[in-house]
Amino acid sequence: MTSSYEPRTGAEHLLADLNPPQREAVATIAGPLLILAGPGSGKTRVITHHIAYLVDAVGVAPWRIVAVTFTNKAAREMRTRVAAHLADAANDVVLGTFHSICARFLRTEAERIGLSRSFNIFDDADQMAVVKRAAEDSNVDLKRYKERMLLGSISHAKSELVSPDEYARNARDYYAEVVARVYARYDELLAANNALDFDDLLLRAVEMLRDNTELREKYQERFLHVVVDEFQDTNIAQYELAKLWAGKHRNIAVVGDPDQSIYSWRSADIRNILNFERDFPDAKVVLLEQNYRSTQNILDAAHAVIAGSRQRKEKSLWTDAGEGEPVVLYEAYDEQEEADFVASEVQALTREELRYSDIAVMYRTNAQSRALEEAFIRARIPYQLIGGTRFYERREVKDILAYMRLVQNPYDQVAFGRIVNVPGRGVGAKTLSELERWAGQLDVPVWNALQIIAEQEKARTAPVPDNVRLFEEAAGRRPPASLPAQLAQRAGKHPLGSRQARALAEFSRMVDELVELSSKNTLSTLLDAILERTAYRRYLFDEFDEPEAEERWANVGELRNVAAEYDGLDPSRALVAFLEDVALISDADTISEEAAGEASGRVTLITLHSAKGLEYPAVFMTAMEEGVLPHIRSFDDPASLEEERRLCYVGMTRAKRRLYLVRAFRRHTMGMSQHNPPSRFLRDIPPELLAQRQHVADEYEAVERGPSRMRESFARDDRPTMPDTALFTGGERVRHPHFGEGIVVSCQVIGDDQEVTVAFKGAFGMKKLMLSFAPLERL
DNA sequence: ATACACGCGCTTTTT
DNA sequence: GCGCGTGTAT
Repeated sequence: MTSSYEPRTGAEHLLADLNPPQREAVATIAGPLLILAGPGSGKTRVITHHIAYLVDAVGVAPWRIVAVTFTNKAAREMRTRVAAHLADAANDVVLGTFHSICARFLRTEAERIGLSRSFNIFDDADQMAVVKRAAEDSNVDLKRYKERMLLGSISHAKSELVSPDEYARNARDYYAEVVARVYARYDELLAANNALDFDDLLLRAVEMLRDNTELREKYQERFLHVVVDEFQDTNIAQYELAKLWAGKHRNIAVVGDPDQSIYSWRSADIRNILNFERDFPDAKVVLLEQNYRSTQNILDAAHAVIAGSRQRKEKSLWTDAGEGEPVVLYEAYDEQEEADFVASEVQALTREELRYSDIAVMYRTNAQSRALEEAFIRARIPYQLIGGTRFYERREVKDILAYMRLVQNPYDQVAFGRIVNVPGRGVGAKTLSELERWAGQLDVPVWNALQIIAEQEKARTAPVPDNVRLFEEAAGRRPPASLPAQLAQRAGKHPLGSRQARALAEFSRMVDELVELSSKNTLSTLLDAILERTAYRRYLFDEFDEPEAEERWANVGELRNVAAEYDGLDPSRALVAFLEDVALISDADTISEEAAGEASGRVTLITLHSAKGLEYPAVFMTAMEEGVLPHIRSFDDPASLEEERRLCYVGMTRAKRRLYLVRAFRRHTMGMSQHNPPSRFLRDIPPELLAQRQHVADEYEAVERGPSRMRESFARDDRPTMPDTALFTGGERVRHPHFGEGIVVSCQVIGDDQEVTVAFKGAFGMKKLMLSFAPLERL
């Protein structure tokens, strides 16, 4: 039993500088363990010490520990910090993201599930292309069912380990039936592409361990300890995986904070952490409540917000850092003035105590960054925008990657479709669909059809090069009839025009040559060959104007730098490794490292979601308004509202010393100007914690107060007193800034509030809106 | 096959 | 208010 281990001498330092609960968490070495770690409570420290303690003090072999995180960045940091204690032994700990660990596992065991080792990993854009095709194949109207939504449903199903069959069996409504059909076809297409999507990495790993006793027992025997970070963000598949890993020894330590669960829309299931004790009744629970990040005022304000949440495990953060400054509440006129306030306050802060890199401005939606950027440019404040178009999502980067993907796996139709006509080769949609139809007729993958065409073209234009024929005959052999050559004879003439056929044959030959070249050359050589063979630079400068083309070319150069890092590897492994890393490493990793790094000397502009896990001496949270935070899309769902609350909590707890909560009286969104009441979360913060700077709000009201009774009631900052007769009657035409035009169905008084039901044009359907928050405009 | 115009529909995005 | 995808004109 693991519990019989005695700490070795010399490892005491791993416990020495920890507070009592931290120490308990680190030194609990047997059985299930739930560590509820508040923000800034030294969570990573506890995990790394725990791992080091297992190895150093308990004598566990490092390769028998699996520690899993959500981001590569977190994994890297953890590896580094474990290495600080264990030196080289740290490299033997199985440490990585769920996805990377699974990818590696599947790569090794791929043959068991009839998968080629060279499978490609499809990212979001690839998945969209596949789901689109799947919907078309299933006769699903993409106008009516958006592929984004279909993919979301499929992804969610996979995250909950629901197979296409099971999904079809449980389909209770028409939409579910549609999804079931698309889901089934989608999986077929992935298989045909020799590809897995992100969800598959988890799903297939679970399936493989579940279905294969021998394999399961092998890994269960091996994994003496399982550690899961950010447990509140795990989905069903991930939790299942962790349980499978820990199935024999039951040493499973999970670390997380339900209050910081903000990714339910990505299938994270907060119940995993809330119900852990039900799944493991003998679990030891440790609360980390001492905070080493923020002042007490900030903690109290944040606690006041999160206390309004239902789905939580009570914990209350404290610090011995002292009260600190009050939280500042500022009410601006509009988003411009809001941004100007932030800019001028940033100037003031940096004059006294802080550097630009100490400051972050946070917002709910990316679109909000615009006004802030403009203000920062006006004020000449250097800033760094996190998010936006990511490096690996840039067109030029995706193009080159598609070439590399095709070299690794020519059956990858998504990659093929992306670059077969980039740069332009005169192969359009018509030609492609003809090609696909013909491939279907022959019942071969598109790639093979292409090879057949290449063979036929070769035979027509240059029938078997003499040198090859003579060489083979001299050696006493018949020239080998390759599969495409044989097929080419049987297939019959392809249906394409000669120009198209020649272009495709040329393309196919190029890929063949690149495949050949890649087998004995470095990655950067391969990449150079691709650039050269496609004249990609010229293509960029033809396609785009000077500065943009330069920038895109620079991105290609950057990609080459990344590829060159794999040059030391054996050519047979370099491409696989590179593509896998690229697929699994979001550049949020690299970018936020730069941005959070003090060297940047810039203010950080960042969404609340991306800010999780980061900390800054000064934090501005903007648009603290109903409709933005909480976001309007969460209004009709209590669970989503809870998540918005947690998001607010996450934002507030990023602040170390200074926290600003800013709202605007009026805000321009999507071309419309609207008034948003202050966020309900502001109301939860006790006034004594706040330094209010709202001298302006009342004046705005007076100015804005118009003839409409609606506007009058919206303009009130406190809970609006609604007239006790309904403000709208059925049949009135109204406009909502987000949902657009609609017709009032009904309006009823509910206590101090009114609920209006509106049928909106288009896909949104009927909506019930609380009138106190709904910015409806009569038409 | 490509070039532009029009209209539609809009959170968040660890892998 | 803007980007993207579809549709039509060259």
